[in-house]
Amino acid sequence: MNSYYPKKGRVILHVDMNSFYASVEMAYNPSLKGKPLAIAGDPQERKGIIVTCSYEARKFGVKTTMPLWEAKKLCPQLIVRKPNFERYRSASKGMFEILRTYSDLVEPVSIDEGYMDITASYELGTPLEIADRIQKQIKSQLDLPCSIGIAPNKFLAKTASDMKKPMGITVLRKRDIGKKLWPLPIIEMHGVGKKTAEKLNRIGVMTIQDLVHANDIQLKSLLGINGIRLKTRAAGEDSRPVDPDSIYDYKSIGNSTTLPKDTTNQQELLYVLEKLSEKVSLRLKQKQMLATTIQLMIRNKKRKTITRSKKTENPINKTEDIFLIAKKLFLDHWDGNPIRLLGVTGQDLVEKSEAFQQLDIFSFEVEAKKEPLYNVLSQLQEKFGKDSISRGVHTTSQKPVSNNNEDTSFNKDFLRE
DNA sequence: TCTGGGGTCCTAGGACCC
DNA sequence: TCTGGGGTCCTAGGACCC
Repeated sequence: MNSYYPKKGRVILHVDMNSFYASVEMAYNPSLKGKPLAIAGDPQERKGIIVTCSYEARKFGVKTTMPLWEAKKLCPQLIVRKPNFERYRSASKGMFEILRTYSDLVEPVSIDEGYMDITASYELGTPLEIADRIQKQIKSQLDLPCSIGIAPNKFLAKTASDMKKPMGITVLRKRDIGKKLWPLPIIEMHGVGKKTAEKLNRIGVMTIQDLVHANDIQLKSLLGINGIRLKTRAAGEDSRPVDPDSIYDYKSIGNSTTLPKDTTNQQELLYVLEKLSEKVSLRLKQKQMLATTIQLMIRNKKRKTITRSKKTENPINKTEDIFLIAKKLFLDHWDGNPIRLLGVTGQDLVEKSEAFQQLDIFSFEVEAKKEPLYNVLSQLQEKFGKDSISRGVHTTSQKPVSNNNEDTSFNKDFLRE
């Protein structure tokens, strides 16, 4: 019945929403359909850049990250809307709910795209049939277009979903890569940006095929471990699993803001820093996480950005604790020149449940300080078991409980599609 | 009126320890 | 006496992605 499926090997889908924010606005207000539409921030607040735009706007040369004034020059009739993140999060939630009816193995990678492993979903039809049904269902239920890539691994699926937009479905088999993947210029490859492309060009790598044949030693010295990885992917190899739980592995949580005007006013800057600390604190608490490093980011007039960070004594998530460190970093490192942007980030996050254990040991040790060593050891053993002394206490990793908060309705706060 | 805000991963140097 | 080499932690910056 399923001769379509390889005996071994996986079937991976990459579902990519087309011009997501613009499409969501069109679904809300159908009179916008077929028109050049851009989602952009307020130029008055110096946030006037294109976040997403419709395909009609792209025809005029309007592109993501382009300043609004430039976009309007290219397309005077451009319709502009401010981003409405609650709408996008809710649409995203609906989209992933649909995906999860086809497989449990759904891994969101951003607000508008995700991988699915449908290797075990063969009862639902061929991969092409499944992709087609998903695409039609997202269109009919949410009125949103998407493109889907079908391939034996993540890299090829991602590449495939990019090949036909909007509303495309593309199969990229291993045996197709010589014709479909390798002729592409190296800059087209996912994971290769401008800098990497320039470096590769300099050693004569112009296409993805050239990368496949490039010398390992040379790649390693040019790009480090990433060079080898890129080459492997270019050859069509990618063993990364689809991991539905990866969205719970938070590495950092930060907030930053471009100030309405460059400023040197210390009072004002400290106020902004406190507000940022407050936001970071709120988001850490919502996710039941604590930070063990606080990072400050400062961007100046010329857009030169510096970061300064400090490891905390204990895991923290209270506004005051975060602000205190951010403030010290700021006062220690600010050169007094006008500032364009400030940011505060909590890094090296630990789960609250785990952090409590750590804190528990810590306070216990403080209490036990005056006692003879053998006493402390035996008490620790009593408390945590024999192995705890030499190996340290380990708790099983526990995923944060999801609550009904807006912020966690979609698990990471992606701002842009 | 130039150019947002959210992330991840990697590298590299210095401190420190063994 | 004059110098190894591995490993980890901390910090800063860069490349890339959406």
